[in-house]
Amino acid sequence: MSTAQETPGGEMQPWAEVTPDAARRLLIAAVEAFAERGYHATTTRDIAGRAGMSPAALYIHYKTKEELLHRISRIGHDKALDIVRTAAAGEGTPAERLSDAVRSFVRWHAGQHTTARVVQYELEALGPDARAEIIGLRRQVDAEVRGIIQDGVATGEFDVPDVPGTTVAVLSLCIDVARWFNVEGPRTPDEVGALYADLVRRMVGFKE
Amino acid sequence: MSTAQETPGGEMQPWAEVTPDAARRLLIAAVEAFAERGYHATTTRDIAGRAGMSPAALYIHYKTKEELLHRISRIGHDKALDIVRTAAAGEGTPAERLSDAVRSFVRWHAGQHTTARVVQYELEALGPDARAEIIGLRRQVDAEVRGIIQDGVATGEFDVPDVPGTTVAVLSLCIDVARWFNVEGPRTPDEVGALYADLVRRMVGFKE
DNA sequence: AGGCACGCTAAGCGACCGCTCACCTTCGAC
DNA sequence: GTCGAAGGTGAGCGGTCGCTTAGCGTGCCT
Repeated sequence: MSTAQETPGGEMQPWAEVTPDAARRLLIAAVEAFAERGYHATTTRDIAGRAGMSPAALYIHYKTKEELLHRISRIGHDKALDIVRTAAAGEGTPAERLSDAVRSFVRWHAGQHTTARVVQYELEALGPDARAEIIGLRRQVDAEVRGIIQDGVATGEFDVPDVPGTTVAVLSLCIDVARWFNVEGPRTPDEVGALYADLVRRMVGFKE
Repeated sequence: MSTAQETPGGEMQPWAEVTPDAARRLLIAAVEAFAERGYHATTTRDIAGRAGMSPAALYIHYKTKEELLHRISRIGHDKALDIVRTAAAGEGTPAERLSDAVRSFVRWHAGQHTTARVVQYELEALGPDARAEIIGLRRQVDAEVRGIIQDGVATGEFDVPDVPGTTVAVLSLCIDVARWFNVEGPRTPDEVGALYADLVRRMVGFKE
């Protein structure tokens, strides 16, 4: 599902699907500005300035400031959904698939925490239609994770008294990484991913 | 530590310490508005209007809009710290104290989720000095929870390979309740508190 | 009764916001 | 060489923002 392109090294170019080049530069500038200051505190002049353009240039590629947020949110949620879908569709046991999902989901929220911050915490600034679309994507993410947990309960691997509640908690835990993760901090995204995969294994009552 | 007053029923009046009456009405209006729309999207006219006053009335009781946010954030963090301090200083085993702390912390974030949302997610709108003060309070909350977990590891009740990391995760989990909790939803604050206390017991490897 | 501190309002100031418009430059097609 | 489309700029419009100021009503002290 993801249209992001992979470099020879295997690393993702997050915004490669956005064209032309000027539109991508503006969008990247908007992500940085929204993540630092929040959507409402960011001015269109600031976005254009970061992209090295005049304020008016923004409106050649985007109809409004809100359209920028919508595009960012849409692409980010597509990516997040793609990550959990890939893990959920894997071939391992429920425990392995849940660990994979948490590890890669957390790694993305930590590594791309500027993007994730905008995607996860600026939802309310969207208009009703755009918000409804994004909420639909979130429900799909929720359904994927709940599916894995249910599978584990069915096989007896997991011990989960409250599947919907635990699903919400697991996702909440992963998403909130975007809020507190600090590049200057002591942990790499990989390390946080591993730690969280272990914590979630415990939450669902998985015994070796 | 908390200066909030208790009614005969035992319920807290969250803003009882704010006087005079007009200043409290303005502050409550600001909490609602900030929680709904965010700090930057809220206008001083909106706050005054919700409190049934003219726009200028706000500036009789508060120097700036930011001072309102600062007061809200300060009082809220004092309350949150008070909650975990009380639980941490209890007499039970580490497992009991951790469950108490999580249960009451989560209950507050769910029950007072409008306040908690402002307190936890609008920190970046504060100026450097105010932000530094609030971050200091957060570190104290973190230290209390880490202390309980360390106690449990010391007595052998808990199995926690990474104490600081687990502490961050536990607090992140609890705090994020303020973001997703919905009064119209199926769970009461008490139920979420009980669920989360159980999940955290699992995270620290506590066996009955 | 007089004076005055206090809480509040109506009006509005200067700044800055999202966004538009008239115009300019570049460049490939023919 | 000419021309049109595409992508960019400088200036600025209408509106709203945070905040201020001048003045009004009310109640307490003397």
